[in-house]
Amino acid sequence: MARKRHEDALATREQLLDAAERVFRRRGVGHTSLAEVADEAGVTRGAIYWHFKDKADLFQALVQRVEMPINAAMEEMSRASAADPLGAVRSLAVHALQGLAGCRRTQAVFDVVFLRCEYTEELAPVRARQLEDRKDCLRRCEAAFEQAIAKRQLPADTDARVAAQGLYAFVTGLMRTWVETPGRFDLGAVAPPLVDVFIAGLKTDPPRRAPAPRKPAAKRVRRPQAA
Amino acid sequence: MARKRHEDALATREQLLDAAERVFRRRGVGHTSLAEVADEAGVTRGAIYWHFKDKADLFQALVQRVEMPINAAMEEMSRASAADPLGAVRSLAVHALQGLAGCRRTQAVFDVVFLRCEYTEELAPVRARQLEDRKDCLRRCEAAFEQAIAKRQLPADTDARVAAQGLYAFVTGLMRTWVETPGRFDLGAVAPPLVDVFIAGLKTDPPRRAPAPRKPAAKRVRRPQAA
DNA sequence: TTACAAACATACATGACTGTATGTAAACTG
DNA sequence: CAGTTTACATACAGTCATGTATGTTTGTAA
Repeated sequence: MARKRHEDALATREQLLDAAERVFRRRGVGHTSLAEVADEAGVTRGAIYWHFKDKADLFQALVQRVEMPINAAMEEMSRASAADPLGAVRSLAVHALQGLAGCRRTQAVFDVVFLRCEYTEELAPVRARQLEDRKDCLRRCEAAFEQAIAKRQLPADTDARVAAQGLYAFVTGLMRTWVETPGRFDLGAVAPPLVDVFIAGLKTDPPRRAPAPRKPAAKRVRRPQAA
Repeated sequence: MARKRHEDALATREQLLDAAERVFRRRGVGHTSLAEVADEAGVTRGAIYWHFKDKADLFQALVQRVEMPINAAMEEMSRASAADPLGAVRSLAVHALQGLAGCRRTQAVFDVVFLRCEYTEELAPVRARQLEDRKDCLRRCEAAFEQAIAKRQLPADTDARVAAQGLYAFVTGLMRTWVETPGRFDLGAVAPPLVDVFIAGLKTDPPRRAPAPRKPAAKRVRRPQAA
């Protein structure tokens, strides 16, 4: 094939990512040869090796295509959490779930990420990035919960960290179970009430911080509340 | 090597499963060759092909080794749910989480199941079994929640099915996030309070069954949403 | 004691898949 | 308009995994 213009090359790149999405989903990342991806995209392996270093690089690019909107939503939460922290967290969780339910590409990528790939050494960079994203999300949620405590939206001795870990696990668990069997329930519909279950539970019976260890005759120290 | 007695052969089988657990965890199921498993077990591939049909069969046997305790716990819940359904569900969830936190073998298998394998065609039987287990768990939990409604432990219009799906997603989400980073938090310790958050939320603000539609054609508008 | 079959080990044929090296035609540059 | 670079296609070498076929040794039953 002949040389193309720059924009055509970018289109080829997108086609490769689209093709990889489909093939990875069908056959799994590890079981997919780059030849299959090339076939699906209507090119040869040469094109893949031109645009990407190897399969891991291709996969990473694939994931990054859908990460942006979620990160934007997290920024939004951090901004909105000054006024109504609990509402901001709720909004983020619901938005993330409905974003998955409503976007085909996100569904495909999450399907691959959750079910069709092995996190071994060759995908270490992808995995490291995921864990970094998770850490960031947990940090933000924990901060929001701390603000919620300060604003008396949550009990004073709520363990914000554990609460954040719980919410994260809940949301990602819903994502995974839904991706496993998309037909079984309407994620977009159940997301708001289910997130509300967790929020309501936090209000009435949250995980409590371990009380300050009371040694005999040691004075009790109140931890300063973050503002 | 020579022939062994029956019990020696069973021991070899267990060694193979142990070895597979370790190698699968390090390298991923798809990236592992049976030669590697054989090496790890100190035998040759011949032994593997004697005891198992192929890699998928080996993997399936590996998973089945840890399924028993969980299934037993589910039976137990169904039994106990007559007297205190909500307590039985809570107990099952906590028990499952602490069972993971406390058992090395379970941790290894869940690690492989969640992170080191691709659910493609060759693992279809394993996957089908998992989905069957999940369905069974959901059925039992839903039934327990129904009983909880009958006993006024939950509001009358609680949607038991959605509640069960939520709890299942929550528990498996916790399992997965913990397996991803076992050092980050103490699963055994946070399990009870976090499960209680969900239960408490169900009591005060559960997902409600859709009220009987007064007008037949009240159509929901679905908005396509990016991420 | 023989005969069979269990429980593996060994050897082989086959078929990918990967990475790279090289070819090539068109687009771009000066 | 000639040279250069881009954007691929093609060809090649080497490795590696799989499944099976076959060999080997030894419990065990008759």
